[in-house]
Amino acid sequence: MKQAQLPRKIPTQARSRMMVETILKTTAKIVVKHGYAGTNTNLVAQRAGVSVGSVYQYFPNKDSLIAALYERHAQSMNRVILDVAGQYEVADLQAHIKLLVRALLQLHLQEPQLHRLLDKDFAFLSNESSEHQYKARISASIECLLQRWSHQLAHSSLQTAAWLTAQMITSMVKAYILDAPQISQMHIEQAISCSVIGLLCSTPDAGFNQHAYLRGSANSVLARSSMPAA
Amino acid sequence: MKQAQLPRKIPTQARSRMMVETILKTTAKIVVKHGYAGTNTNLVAQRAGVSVGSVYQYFPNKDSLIAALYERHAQSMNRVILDVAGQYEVADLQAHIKLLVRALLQLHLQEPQLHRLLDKDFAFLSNESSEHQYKARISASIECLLQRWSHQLAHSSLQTAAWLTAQMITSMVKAYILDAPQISQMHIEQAISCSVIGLLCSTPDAGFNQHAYLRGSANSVLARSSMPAA
Amino acid sequence: MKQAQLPRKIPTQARSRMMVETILKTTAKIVVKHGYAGTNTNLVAQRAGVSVGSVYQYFPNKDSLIAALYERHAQSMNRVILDVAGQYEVADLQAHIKLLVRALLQLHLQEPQLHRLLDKDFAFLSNESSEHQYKARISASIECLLQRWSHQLAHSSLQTAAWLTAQMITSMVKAYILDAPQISQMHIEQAISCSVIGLLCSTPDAGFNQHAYLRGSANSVLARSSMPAA
Amino acid sequence: MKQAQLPRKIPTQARSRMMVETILKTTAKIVVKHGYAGTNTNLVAQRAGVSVGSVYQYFPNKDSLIAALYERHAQSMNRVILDVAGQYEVADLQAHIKLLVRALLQLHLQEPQLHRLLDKDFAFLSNESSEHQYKARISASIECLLQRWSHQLAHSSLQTAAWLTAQMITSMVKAYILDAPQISQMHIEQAISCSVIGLLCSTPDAGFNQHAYLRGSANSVLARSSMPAA
DNA sequence: GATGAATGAGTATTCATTCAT
DNA sequence: AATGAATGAATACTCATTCAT
Repeated sequence: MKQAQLPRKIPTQARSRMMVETILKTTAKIVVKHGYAGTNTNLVAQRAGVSVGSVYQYFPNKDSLIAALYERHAQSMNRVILDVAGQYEVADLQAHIKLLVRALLQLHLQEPQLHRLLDKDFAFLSNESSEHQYKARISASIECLLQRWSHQLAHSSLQTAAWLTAQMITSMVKAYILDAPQISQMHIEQAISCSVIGLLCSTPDAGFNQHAYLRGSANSVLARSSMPAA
Repeated sequence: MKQAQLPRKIPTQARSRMMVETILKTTAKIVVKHGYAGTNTNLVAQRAGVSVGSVYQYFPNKDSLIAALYERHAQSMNRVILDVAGQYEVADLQAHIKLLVRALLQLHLQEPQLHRLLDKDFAFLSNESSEHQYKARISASIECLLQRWSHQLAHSSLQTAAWLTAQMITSMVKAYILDAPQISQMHIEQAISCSVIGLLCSTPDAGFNQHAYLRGSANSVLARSSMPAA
Repeated sequence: MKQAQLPRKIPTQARSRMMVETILKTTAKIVVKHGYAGTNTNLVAQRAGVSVGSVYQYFPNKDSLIAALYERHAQSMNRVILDVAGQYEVADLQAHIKLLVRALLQLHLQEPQLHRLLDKDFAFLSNESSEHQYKARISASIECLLQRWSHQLAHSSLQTAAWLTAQMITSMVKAYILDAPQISQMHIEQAISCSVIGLLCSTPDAGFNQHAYLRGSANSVLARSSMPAA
Repeated sequence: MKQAQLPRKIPTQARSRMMVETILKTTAKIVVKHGYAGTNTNLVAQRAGVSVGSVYQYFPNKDSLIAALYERHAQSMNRVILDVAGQYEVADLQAHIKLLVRALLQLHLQEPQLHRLLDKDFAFLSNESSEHQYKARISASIECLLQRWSHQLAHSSLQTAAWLTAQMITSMVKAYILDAPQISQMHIEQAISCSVIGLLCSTPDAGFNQHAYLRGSANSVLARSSMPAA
């Protein structure tokens, strides 16, 4: 599998930028419609109304086209995360996590088809290193957010906590848009948030032995439960 | 992308069964080493020491080879889940979830390379329907397990709870073996388990405002925390 | 293109003969349905309910299967021709030619699909020599027939006359069953017969200038003409 | 058998036209030498001194190469027929038919090898519809020619007469170049012409009853004739 | 920079044929 | 004789990439 190199050059001219934009938009459309295997550079060029040569002017190879799409996706995610991390008017960790989950869900629910593809097929072509990089950046952003609430965290390592949180949220959001199960958005938000809180705030032994926090409340909770069925 | 049909014939003769076994083993090796795109049927045949024709005798096309690998993976997972679900000597939900997480982790940590591939590339080729089927079966198995502890669940819909649990555990296990972060196996087990418990036992509002178990206990918990850093 | 050898052995056992019969029948069906390119020995064997090995017991290669069909066709044609040639109660050449045309038309109109194939595709695979042989045999048979009326023939060479007659009749019969134009059988019979008579009885120069039989009668003939339109 | 589509694009540039020309010339050579089955696209490309890709740039598949050859053949035939039909200095029908036969013979005798192939193998791959189209066009052209002499024709349907004439001439010309019997060109011309005249100018009953040259015997024959119709 | 015609390595798949049982 | 699993040569076709214009 060819290494998906970065774009050949960063276009500075307005026209070039537009061209790159058009090419990527077209690529996205085609990938969404025909899948990775059904996408080819000649088709992209033709549909984008440019010549193959022009595509190769900006993208060194086919995979770099897809990688660019992925890159953008990762950047959007990061932007969203940092946005949320930057909101200082948040009451507590729970609220913050919930905000984060909501924001990422919303991001994915825009152009769900494309995101579905990005979350699915691209795992396939992104080379280890760049994928790790993206993940690392996302982890780092989440670390920012968590830092503020570090006193509430049961984890001694902020980095680990961030990695776990990142995986959990992104995985569950992906799973949600891929499977599109009959769960309401509110419900899935709740579920993911609870999990993350469970992850961040429970201690190994605490949760598994004495369970005051579950025991006591569980009954009443269930009694009050009015969560809509899936 | 061609529909990955089921194997052409189910070999009943000992020799045939062995052949299929060899072909799949070889495919796995090659896929692990060269990735999906780098795998071709002629290579598989050659490396397996059989003729291409023989490969096509049992597998109608390239993708069906990979699909067969995936199928087996899904079956192993199911077997493990049902195994755990069947263990009746389990103290409580927490313990059961932990058992499950541990078992699935262990499964993935055998032949980690192959599982890495299976969890990564195969999303890419498995056609929607069969992928959904696999997921559905896994959800169903987990539903079995949860049923026993349904009185502890904060969710009104067992099915939803099962889907969420399935996604969470499998996603996190995958993330763990793919990223192989410096988290100990014990730690990741703990983390996933806590998340699932958080997911299953927290109620929407409960967990986010008044919960004593977070506030009150968190400090002491952290104080006692001796979790090794990632 | 592989030389279509003759059948490997002429089966003498009843069972074997039946097998050969079944194989050929099946081949015919498949060739009619899927064409030459869509016919393969494994399919023939499977459909005939025998093993490929058995097919190869009697037919050295794929083409020999088709050749056998062709051979049979040629033999039928010959038989028909000789039959007609043997009828001694025929008034004159015209009547004899008409009998011949009618008989060959009838032969082709039985199993028209198969004959269509035989007349079409098999030209393609029959190697020069065997095709020539078939044609030569047919010419020879027709020569027999013509010999009796040699005094009426305008041709100095009986052999040439026979070849021309053979070509003309077989070509036109083929054309008729292939194109299946809206010409009645009676009409086509008439037309072919007239052509052959024209061929056999006109003399080079005669026919183009002075021939009374054309000149004189043509007008009146046309006047009376009430032949149904095609 | 794959549908032999039309050429992918009609080359307008001089260079492209030459390329197509070269490819077709090469194809013809190879088909003549190795037959249809022995012709493959890679070989064609190699021998033509272009890349396979280039072949596929202009011809969507192997069969379309052959179909293009066939198309050209049909066009040549049509051109020749229309040419002859357009000659107004012709004395009579006989002369006109003779001219036509001669012209078509001459056409086939140029590059006899190629025409041999075209007349033989291509029946095999030309899909019904396109073959019918070609034949129909040829019939139509011949209809043009016959129209002028329609007063001499014994057939009430010009269309039928044209079809019969077309079949007869083309079949016999084919037969002649395929079998290459020891018949002089002059002789075959004569023979075909006479046949066609016989076909066109004899009337069903006329030729078989009252014709002076037949006269004597015909009546008694027909009187006794009670052959069952097919 | 842009173009797109030309390239040709690469690959899935078929099927006639064999031969051990 | 019959079987049919195994063989593997053969081939149509694609598509990423280049480069002369």
